[in-house]
Amino acid sequence: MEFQQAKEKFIQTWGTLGSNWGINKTMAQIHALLLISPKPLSTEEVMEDLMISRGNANMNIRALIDWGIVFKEFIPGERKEYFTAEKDIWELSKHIIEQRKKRELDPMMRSLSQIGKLEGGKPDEVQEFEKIMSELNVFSTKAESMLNKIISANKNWFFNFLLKLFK
Amino acid sequence: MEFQQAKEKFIQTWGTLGSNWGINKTMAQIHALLLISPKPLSTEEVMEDLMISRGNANMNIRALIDWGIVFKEFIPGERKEYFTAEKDIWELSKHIIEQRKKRELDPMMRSLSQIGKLEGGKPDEVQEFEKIMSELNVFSTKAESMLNKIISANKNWFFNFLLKLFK
DNA sequence: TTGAATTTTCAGGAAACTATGAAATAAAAA
DNA sequence: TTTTTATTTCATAGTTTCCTGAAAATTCAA
Repeated sequence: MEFQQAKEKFIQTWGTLGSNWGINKTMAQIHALLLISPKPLSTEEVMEDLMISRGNANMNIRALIDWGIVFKEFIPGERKEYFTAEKDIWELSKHIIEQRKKRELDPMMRSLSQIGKLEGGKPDEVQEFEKIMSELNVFSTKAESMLNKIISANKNWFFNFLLKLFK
Repeated sequence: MEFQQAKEKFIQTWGTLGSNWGINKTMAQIHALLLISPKPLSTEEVMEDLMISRGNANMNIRALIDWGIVFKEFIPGERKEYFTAEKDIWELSKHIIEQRKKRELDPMMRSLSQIGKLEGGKPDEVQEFEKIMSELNVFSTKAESMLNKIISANKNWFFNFLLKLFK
């Protein structure tokens, strides 16, 4: 397969994956582009390669930096800013899990935990509601503990994960 | 807190969670409604409770059934169809992981695996590309095996998971 | 300072996604 | 059958999300 063709396919695929999981397509594509680039790229280069506007490129690069998976790189003698992606896939997945948990799961759990003792409502409805809420609580506690173990580890997370389980 | 208020909050929250993760809001809300309902609900009841149209309710209930997390229920003497949600949170998460993997991750991996030996392109670019692709491959293989172990288990998945690891 | 290069912002337009409701179809009862 | 009730479909409308491009702000060197 032609290199250029493979590159486009990868960027395209990564973009689709992202948008299926609530991450905007362009953001995922920029990330893919930086991921496979052996050298840092400037905003200009990203714009040109993906054929997107300056505003779009800038906003999404910024968002990727906020997520902690893309970094600014200063090139001596150059005035422009250059960007690289986190290349270590394990670090990458760790950051993504961490961020999504912090931004979405945690606020949701906090919001749900505000629901206290219920007043009114038909007895069977209240009972069912309380049962489901309590199950969700158990579930999320276990899932969270597992996620925390995974993300607090590094490349060898799998071993560390097991280690931590038994200590 | 008032029951009705808590119920609305839960449905609202579940909907937001869904849309953050690429699942349409109404679909998630219908699911939430069925989840906390002690008895099966008809399309009419869903429409009324969430204030949505017949078409919308029908399409999304159908989608939930396709996902395997909502079931038709026949009530003797009733002509209408009634629906219940999978109430076991562990089963639920298993189904969701399974389906998303099948529908999105698997096709993506299949698509990427079509990329074979590369022709053309600058040497350093080709090298970087191949390095990242190979890392992604290792990652996805490990992640997949873990997911498979989790979803093939049941309520006691955590225990089974460990068991399977060591045999 | 001044001014050129670069980055950021954001109003308005475009695109993608979702919902509506009425008509068509199907299924059960009369 | 025919009638009644329930379900599905789908063109259109509505909503949300995203992108553009130009103007404003910032940065840095002269």
